[in-house]
Amino acid sequence: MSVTIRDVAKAAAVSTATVSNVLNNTGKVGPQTRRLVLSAVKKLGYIRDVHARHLASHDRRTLGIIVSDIENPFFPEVIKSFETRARQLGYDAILSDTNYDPRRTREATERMMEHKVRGVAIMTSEISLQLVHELARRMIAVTFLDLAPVRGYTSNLRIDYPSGVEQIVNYLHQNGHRRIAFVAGRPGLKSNIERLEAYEKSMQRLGLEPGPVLPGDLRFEGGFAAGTAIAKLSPRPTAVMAVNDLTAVGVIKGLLLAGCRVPQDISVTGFDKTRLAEYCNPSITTVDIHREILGRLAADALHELSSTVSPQGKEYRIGSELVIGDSTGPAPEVPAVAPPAGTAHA
Amino acid sequence: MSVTIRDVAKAAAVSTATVSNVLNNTGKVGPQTRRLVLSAVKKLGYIRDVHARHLASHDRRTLGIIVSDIENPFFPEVIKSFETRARQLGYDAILSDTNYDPRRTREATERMMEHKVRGVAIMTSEISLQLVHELARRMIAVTFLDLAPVRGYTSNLRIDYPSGVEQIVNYLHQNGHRRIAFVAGRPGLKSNIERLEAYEKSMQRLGLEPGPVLPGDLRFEGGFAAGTAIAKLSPRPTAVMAVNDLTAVGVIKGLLLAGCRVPQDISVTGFDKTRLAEYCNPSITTVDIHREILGRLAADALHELSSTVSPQGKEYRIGSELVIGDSTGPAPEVPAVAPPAGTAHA
DNA sequence: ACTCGAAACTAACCCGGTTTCGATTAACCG
DNA sequence: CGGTTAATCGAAACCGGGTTAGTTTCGAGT
Repeated sequence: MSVTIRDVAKAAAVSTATVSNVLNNTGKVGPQTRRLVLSAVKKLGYIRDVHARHLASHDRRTLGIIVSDIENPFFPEVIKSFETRARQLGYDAILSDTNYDPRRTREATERMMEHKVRGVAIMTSEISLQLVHELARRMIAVTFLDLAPVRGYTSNLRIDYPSGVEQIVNYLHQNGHRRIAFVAGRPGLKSNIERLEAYEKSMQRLGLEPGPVLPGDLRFEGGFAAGTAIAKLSPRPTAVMAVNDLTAVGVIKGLLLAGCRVPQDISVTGFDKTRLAEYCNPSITTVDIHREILGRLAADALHELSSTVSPQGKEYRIGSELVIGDSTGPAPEVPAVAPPAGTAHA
Repeated sequence: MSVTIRDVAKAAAVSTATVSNVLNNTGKVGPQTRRLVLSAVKKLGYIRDVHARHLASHDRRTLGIIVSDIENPFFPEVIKSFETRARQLGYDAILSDTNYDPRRTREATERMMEHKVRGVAIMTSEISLQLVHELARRMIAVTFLDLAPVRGYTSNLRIDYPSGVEQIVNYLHQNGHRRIAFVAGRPGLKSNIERLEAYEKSMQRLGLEPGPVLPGDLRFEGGFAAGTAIAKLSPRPTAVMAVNDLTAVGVIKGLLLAGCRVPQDISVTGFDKTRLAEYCNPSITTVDIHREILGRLAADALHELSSTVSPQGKEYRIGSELVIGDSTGPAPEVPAVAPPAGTAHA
């Protein structure tokens, strides 16, 4: 039906091997033959068939990436840089979305295996150990996000949450905040737990008592509920640290509706530096975890893992950076409770 | 290297054809043989190779989708529903991102052809007619978004912008607004032009003079500049209609910074109903263009086009719906200019 | 008992490329 | 000028499945 390499070979009066060599720039073909072939290719509008190509040449030329939710504003940027880097390295990239569903995760993994990918970046937590083993058995390189210990065929990308959290806490502290509440995310998610623990540690390091910790759900709604609750707290915190940006937006809305001004009465911080943080009103003080680096590193890691004879998984660290927005400010003057004995900082 | 259909056949003591028949549920295999094969498959951990599969059986089992920017919050939802629907119909889906770059668009299209897709949904404007012809020549079904006239192998998905725009204008009108400004997007983009024209028509239909039209860029920055400018306008509009949500957010910020309260002094509307509109502060009155329907319809259209003997392209319409947020309200009382002679509406 | 035909299965070829290896040619060298 | 060598190119064997034409099995019909 469609035009094949044999058609091109016939048109150029050469063998298919020659055409293949021209197309792959193996340098085994003389210049005039090469021209002949190329013009035949153009005239016939020939385009290689990846499937036949893949089947014949056994080196795997595609990388996969599995994310939990493409609608989560965290991922598109990661996907983009992953894909860009993969292309630079000469790979084709395929994407799967699991929608936080373990069954879909299994399907996605199977898809990757069916496609005979060379490596896959798994950026979702809903993955069973069994699947990981299957991948390893098939010698498919894997990089996880904040998940698995490093082994032969698997590397790990670790986002430096503690550092980001500490930057926030320190920043708030420098601005005179002493009572800092925390709004958590999903209890099961490792990345969330880490943030919570980092928050507690950072507070203690500054000699502060970790303030109230409220439940959340990583979504707007949870933040809203938490914000509403915080507004009513008796010794009200002067700052709220939310587990992510979306939660922060919810918190702010809850606070505003309850009559608390942000940041005059109370400061709020987020995490992840989504566009939302930048564009919402007030813009949110948050932590940028370099997503373009994350995506690129994932591709690089897979490339390296799969190109080595006896691969040695590594642990990569992705840094983070405080981004100051309009949702934070100096702590309000201590109203009544504290006596004039100077605890106030400029 | 990896386990093939022949290994399975050997393990089950049958021929490869039998294994193939079992795997494809052709119903040509007896129950006990079937069980035998399946257990061999499980024991060996056999997984089909899509490439070999594709090469051997000539029916194309994958659909492609090309979008201009996966980071644009408009697309992820579309992609997701496209992919979900494609899977339901038994297709594999692959995605390409062009980043608004014509060269990348060409590459993406080539990738689709290399993958021998059965159909491709093109949701970007940077596509040349030549590429479209190449696709048609290869009998690849195509659906466009607001772009091409319908032909044999191409269908078109048309978003009903005029209706959405009119809903906004009418809503503002009902709330007493008479001077409604418009902040435009990129001059070249057809979808933007349509919105602008629809705005002008809707205004005229209500007997209103189309207010000032300010330039924008579909981004926050353009909106911000426009908002700042609008605040200084001498007969100030009482409402601003932005070409999309992001612009609306910028407009609001510009207005707020210039001392205009939203919505008390001036109402602002967006378009697209991104999450941003919902979560930002104030939430934005916007138009929801059913994205999940858009994605699903794209997959359905491709399926239909490519399953018919002599395909007949169609035009599909995607509806839109007004979503009222906190960024709009009744027009402020007419301050001075107008004499008490009743033009005020309740 | 014998024929017949459907069910179940097998052997072999095909898909569209890549790759190995041998053949041919041309250039080079003493 | 014969022979060696490097540069080109072609024939054919694959890759891992699907598919088809043909073979065997086995029960039913007469």
